[in-house]
Amino acid sequence: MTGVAAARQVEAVAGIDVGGTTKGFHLVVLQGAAVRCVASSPDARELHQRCLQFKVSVVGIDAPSQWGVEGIGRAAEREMARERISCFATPTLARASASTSGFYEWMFNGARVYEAFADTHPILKAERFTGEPVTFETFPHAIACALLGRDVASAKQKRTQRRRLLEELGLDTTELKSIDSLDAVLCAVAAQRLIQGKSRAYGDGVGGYIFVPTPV
DNA sequence: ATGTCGGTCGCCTATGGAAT
DNA sequence: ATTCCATAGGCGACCGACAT
Repeated sequence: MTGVAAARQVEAVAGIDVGGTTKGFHLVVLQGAAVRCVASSPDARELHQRCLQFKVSVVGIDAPSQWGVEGIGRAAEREMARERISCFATPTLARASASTSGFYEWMFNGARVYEAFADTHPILKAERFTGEPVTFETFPHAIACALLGRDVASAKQKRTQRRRLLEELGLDTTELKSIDSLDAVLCAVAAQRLIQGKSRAYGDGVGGYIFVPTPV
C-alpha cells in the first residue's frame, strides 16, 4: 500500500443517523477500527463542530441528500429497487411539505445536517471520491445488504444482525447501545469504503447519488 | 407495592415492486 | 387489478429485571 493510501486508511470519518425531532441525531466518529466518539444531539451544528474537532474528512449520512424530482422520482432509489434492495421513496419537497402527519420530519432534519456541513463538507456530486472533504448519502439497510448479502440482510433482525456484522469487521460495539448508534457506525464504515474506492454510486446527477460499499 | 429502564411487538405514516 | 411485502422513524402497549 502506498503512503497516501495508508494515510487515508487512518483518516477519521463519521456516520450520522438522522431521526425526528424527538430522537435527534446520532453521530459516530470512526478511525480505522476504533470508535473515537459517540454522540447524540438535537442540533446539527453541534455535530458539525464535533467533526471539525476530530478532523473528519468524509461523513456518511442516513437521510436523503435531495428531494424527489416531480414525475420521475430518484434514479438511485429505482436502481436499488431493481436489485431488490427496498428503500423508502423520497417524496418531492412539495409533497413532503404538504404532509401533515409529521412522518417526513426526519427527512427535513437530514436536510439541516447537509446544510450545517455545506461550507466545509459539501455533498459529493460526483460518482467517486475526489479527496476533498464531503458529506454523502447512504443508508444502513443497503450497507447491510452489501456486506452480509442481499438475501440475508433483514431489517427485522437489524439489531442483532448489524451488531454482529460490525463485530465481524473488527469493531468494538460495546459503546454502541442503541440501534441508532449502530446505524451511524454503518454509515461511517460506508465512508471508509468510499475513501478506499470500494464503493458504488447508485443514481445520477439529477436525483442525487446514494453510495453503498461494494459487496465483499 | 410502586416506579424506572431497556427491549420487543404491532401498527401508523408513504411508496414501489413482486406476487397472486 | 388487487394484495402483499419491503424499507424509514414514531409511538403506545406490554413484559421482565431491577431499584426504591
